[in-house]
Amino acid sequence: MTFVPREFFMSDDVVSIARQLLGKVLVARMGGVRTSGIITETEAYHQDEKACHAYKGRRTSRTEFLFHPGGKAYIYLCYGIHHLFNVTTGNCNEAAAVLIRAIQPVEGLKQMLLRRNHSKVETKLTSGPGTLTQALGISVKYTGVTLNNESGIWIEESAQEYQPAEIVTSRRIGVSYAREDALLPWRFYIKNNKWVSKL
DNA sequence: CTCGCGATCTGCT
DNA sequence: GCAGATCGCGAGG
Repeated sequence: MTFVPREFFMSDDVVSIARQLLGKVLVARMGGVRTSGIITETEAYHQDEKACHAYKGRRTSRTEFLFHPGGKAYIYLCYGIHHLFNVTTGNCNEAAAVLIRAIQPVEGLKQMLLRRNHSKVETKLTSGPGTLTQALGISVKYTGVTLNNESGIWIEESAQEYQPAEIVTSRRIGVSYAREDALLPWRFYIKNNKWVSKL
């Protein structure tokens, strides 16, 4: 197990980072219990496009961490219910982040089932930005933390690297309010992997 | 202060 | 397939 180094998230190319995160492992250790999963689906967000909460550099208390250097958690509440987890990227005061939209469970299956109130492991368990955070015990109270051993949330190197041919690119989900920017091909997922929010 | 709405998910039909 | 849940954000007055 190797931590993804902080420098990985310092790149200004958030789209490339979103692609490269596929196959890496998101880990959450809460109260000594470890849960983790392979990242199977991501989306990139950047302040220069309308889907981003910090569009045009809009800086508020909620979006503050989007402007921070890469490698921190940006977590916000969606529809009053769902806690959506992003990793911040970049290093030059531009707001950008990668939304983790789905994972394939690896460790702590029992704990995930408990948190999700499910009885069997199926794709619904962690395929979706709101469901995976629930399974991992991630909530808005962790927003702003650095991804490392101390915070209890971090990302480890890939079990497997994915070639471009094994990655599907598409428009981002649920951002029609972003008008023309909703067309950007900034969503990525692993081809032929069932742990994806939707095809 | 008010108000409209969202980077979603679930249960019911 | 569709409506309801549920609440904080952020724009506007």
